Amino acid sequence: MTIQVNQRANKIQSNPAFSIKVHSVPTVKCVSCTQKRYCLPSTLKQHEINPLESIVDHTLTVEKRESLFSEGQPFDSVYIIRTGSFKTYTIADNGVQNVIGFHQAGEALAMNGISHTQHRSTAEALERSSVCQIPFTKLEKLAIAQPELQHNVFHIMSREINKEQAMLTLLSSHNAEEKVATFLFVLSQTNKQRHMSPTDLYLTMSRGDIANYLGITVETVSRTITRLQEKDILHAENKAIHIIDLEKLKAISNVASFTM
Amino acid sequence: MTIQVNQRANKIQSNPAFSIKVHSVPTVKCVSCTQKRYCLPSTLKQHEINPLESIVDHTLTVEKRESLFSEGQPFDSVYIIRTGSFKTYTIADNGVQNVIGFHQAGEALAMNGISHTQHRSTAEALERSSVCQIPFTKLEKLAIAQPELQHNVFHIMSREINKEQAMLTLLSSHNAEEKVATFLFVLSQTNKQRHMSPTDLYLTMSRGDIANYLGITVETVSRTITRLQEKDILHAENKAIHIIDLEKLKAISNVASFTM
DNA sequence: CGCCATGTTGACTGACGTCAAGGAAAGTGG
DNA sequence: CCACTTTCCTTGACGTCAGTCAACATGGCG
Repeated sequence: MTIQVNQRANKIQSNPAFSIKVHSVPTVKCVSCTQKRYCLPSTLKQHEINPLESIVDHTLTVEKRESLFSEGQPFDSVYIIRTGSFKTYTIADNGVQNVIGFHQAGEALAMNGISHTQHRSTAEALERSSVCQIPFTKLEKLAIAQPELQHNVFHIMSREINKEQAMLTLLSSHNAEEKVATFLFVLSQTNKQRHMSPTDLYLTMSRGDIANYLGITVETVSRTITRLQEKDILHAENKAIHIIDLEKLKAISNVASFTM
Repeated sequence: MTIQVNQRANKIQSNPAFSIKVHSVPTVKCVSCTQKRYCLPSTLKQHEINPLESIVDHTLTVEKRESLFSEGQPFDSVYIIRTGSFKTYTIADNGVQNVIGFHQAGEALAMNGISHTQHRSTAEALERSSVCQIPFTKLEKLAIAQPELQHNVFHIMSREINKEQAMLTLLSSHNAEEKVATFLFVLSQTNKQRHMSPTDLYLTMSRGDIANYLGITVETVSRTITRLQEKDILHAENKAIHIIDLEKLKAISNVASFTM
């Protein structure tokens, strides 16, 4: 069993599923990138990937707590996460942060800026992360020349719309336990898709961020996780979550729309 | 003052802002369509619009309570609302309906189906409505030939992502009064953009739909509207809402992200 | 005209928020 | 590497906003 751990997993000795990994950031070509099939090149042929690579900057890394881009900054590029994870948020008039989403390797960032000249949210790294930067006007030009690439961009944007619609449903019609269970179950499925353990999760975000995202308070998140532990559904040790009974978790979350 | 009323406004005599309108559905060409500037042709030149028109079916009308498309049906087209309004929803495993959004004239439908072979939601007309149907593969082909059209499709999809992200914020961090106030304020802004009265709204959707959408109960919606009346912020007569104090409404809703 | 879906209001309840305290982890500087 | 500070997390006690249940009013539709 090969487990890729790209999350911030240093200092976790208690759980053998998490290995220590030093972040080196070589210039990874699309062809050899592990995210290839979730990313823009997904259905492209080799000769189509080359021109794409030439417009992509593969060298960007973002330190933990650093922002890749901020709300209000001029929009010119979209990004794909190669390793690591991000949260995106907006700041309300009263200064309160609103977490819009968490984003794992392979996911696109800044797609919401296309319809504006400015970024509509801030993307902050939850751990040391590496991203590919794609100047959007260049991408548009290339997408004209490559129908398949155009299709993939549409595809990725549509996927984002679906993801958010599923989230709308979760927020509007579920109680705290269902929200937390769904959050963890989706994370588990995301890991599974990426050939990582679906039962051993490492939460790169704080309880506060989770609470904000799910529209509940930190205290409720904490209490809910404790309750899920008492029901022997999972075991939580700080940011490391071990899911004992995935089926029960799924049953509580009652997700249909999240099976993307 | 010219007020265009494309909502279901029959039988409302009590409020002079709503005039009776018979729905005739001629084949409206894009060039003369009132939604042109919100729609795919927005930035296109005349000679670019013609080929677009040739792939669009302008003749579709949908009766109240009828579905334009349903969750699970094969996806092949996207739609733009020409007149009328829709709600989109999904059905959960337990059979419960989850309202994802309300859609007015000029807005696109089915963008979430692009990343799947099937529609991901059901679109039900809230009143007699007319739509333009655009076969998606044809649109993709045309978008390759017309860079400006491609750009507009990206733009429309991005706008949808923004709309949903604003909704996520509303659902996760606001109480019932803020939710209802925001809902009404956004509707007011939407009307204003379309050169309709920002103070006289006609709600084409039921209280139940609003409640479902906002993640609260019908009773709470009802009570909240009553409270807003007591505060002299608006006057409600069934589905007709007259906003007395738009500034106060805006203050309660505290929306920043909804100013699209 | 009568029926059924929709909307309003009231009384009561409970899930989650708020406030508060204490402990654990992580960041900081010597 | 160790003290110190700060941030994060957990737990408890209590309050409250919105949900639930119920009754009744209203209006659209056959």
